[in-house]
This record gives sequence, structure tokens and C-alpha cells, in this order.
Amino acid sequence: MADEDLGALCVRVTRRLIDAERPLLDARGLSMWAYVALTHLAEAPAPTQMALAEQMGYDKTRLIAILDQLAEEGLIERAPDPEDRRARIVRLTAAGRARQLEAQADIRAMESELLDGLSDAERATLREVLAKLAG
Amino acid sequence: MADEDLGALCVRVTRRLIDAERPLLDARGLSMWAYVALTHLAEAPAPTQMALAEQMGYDKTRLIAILDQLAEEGLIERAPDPEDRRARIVRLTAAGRARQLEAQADIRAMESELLDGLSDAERATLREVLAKLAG
DNA sequence: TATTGTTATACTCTATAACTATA
DNA sequence: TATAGTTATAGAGTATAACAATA
Repeated sequence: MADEDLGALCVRVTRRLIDAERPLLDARGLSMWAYVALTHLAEAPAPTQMALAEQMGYDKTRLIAILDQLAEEGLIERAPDPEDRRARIVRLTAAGRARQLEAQADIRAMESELLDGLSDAERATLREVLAKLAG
Repeated sequence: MADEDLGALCVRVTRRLIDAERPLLDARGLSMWAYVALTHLAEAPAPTQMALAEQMGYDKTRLIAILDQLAEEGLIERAPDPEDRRARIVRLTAAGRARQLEAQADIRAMESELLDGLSDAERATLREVLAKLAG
């Protein structure tokens, strides 16, 4: 028989990446999902927490505890939307943006090292193809 | 800023693959980990359950319940090793091998469909690079 | 004393439903 | 009535330690 299932292969690669990311994020005082939240907020503030949860592919009820802690650390702000007082607009603070950039730099460095043995063409194809498959 | 983190990309692709696999495995009466176990056993019988667990990247204590059910369904056999009566050699039955092949065929078909828009070269590079990154 | 398989226990993560305040 | 945020609860998944049998 031939190759390993593509799914199994992706699981192994993903697990390896996550295992490598975890200590880097720990050192910055961020959980994996806190980092994901900061990264999405770095693109643009979220009009509602629900929108942020959906964007992250995460559950809105679990996101709350994450945002609570990020707010407590001063990395994000939750401001009531003046036009819909049910909603809370979520945005990074300056400290939050700084923290996100630091963590992302660590992660990018780790990824570069991991991709060290690949050619530029292989790297480009990898990203391109994964982006397609991610849908 | 530039691209998404490689890790985030892999998480999304992996999640998509798993979401697509789950209903296929459900239809064959297999959990994800049961399928992983059958697939590893299809390569070769396992000399011990611990060896199988390690090969799968799974926990030996959780594997037991999986193997219990697979044995109850007649898909695997656990025979005491005559040379070390602590150990139990695990191997597929004919039914187990058949079930694994059916499930794998379903999964391969799904994967082919997912890769439909890619060139042969892209597919080859994807597999090759992922295999390298999987370590 | 160390190892295989097993069981038990505690802990975390996840999913679901219900509550409040607004609309 | 429907939605955003929140809280509570139950279930699944996970990690750890302890036990019996064998080496």
C-alpha cells in the first residue's frame, strides 16, 4: 500500500507546530487561544464578541474567559457599542498590539527554522496549497 | 502585515480534513482513534499495546478502551506473547483488515476530491513537504 | 526492581442550555 | 421575539498515579 493518509500527515505536522509554539507563548504569558484572539484583533477590531468568536472558529462562551483575562492584563479593551448597547466592541490596546507582535515574531522565527531545509519554491507552494485547502 | 501563521493555517486544514473524515468513519462504525489503530496494525501487528500506543502518538491507558471495543467487534485479536506473558500481541483479523481498507478507501476518495483543484506537481510537493515537516 | 496491561481518579476542554439586558 | 453577552452544568477528552501479574 501507498502513503499515509493526508489527514494523518496534517495532524502530525500540526501537533509538531503547536508543541513548538506552546513554550514560546508561555514565555509571553499567552495561551494559544489568547494569541489567536490577539492576532485576529490585530487585523481589525471586532464589532462584537460573537463576530470575533466566529472569525476565530472558536466558541463564544469559552472566548469570554479568554477576553476577561486579556482585559485584566490591559491587552484589550471592551467598549459598549453606542449604537447597540448589547454589543461590546473589542480592540487591542497599545500593550496588546506590542505583545501580539512579540509573540508573532517568536513564532515566525521558530517556523523559519523548521522550514530551513526547504527550497523557496517548496515554501511558496506549501503556503499556497495550504491556503487553498483551508477553504 | 503579511501572511497567516503557518501553524494557524495547518490547524484550519487539519480541522477541515477531520471534519470531512468523521462522517465517513461514523458510517463504518469507527472512531477516529479506532481507525488510526487499525491503520497502524494494517502495516504490521504490534508486539505490545504500549508499542502500538507510542507508534500512534496516543496514550496507552486510553488505547485500552479502543482495543476493547475493536476486539469485541472481532476486528482485532489480542494474543498473549508466549515469550513474555505480560505482553499481548495485537493483530488485525480478516474482518479488521477489510474494515480498515473500506474506511481508507472512503477517506482517500474524499481527499482526492479535496485536492481536485491542484496540479500533480502541487500534490507531490504538498505530500513531500508535509512528510518532511512531520519529522 | 522494572515493565505490561489495567483501573481509578482528577483535571481540562468542550458543548448545551439557560439567564440578563437590550433591541 | 430575537440577539449579545454571560453563567452554569454536564459530558467528553486528557493526564496522572496506583495496582496486579510477570520479568
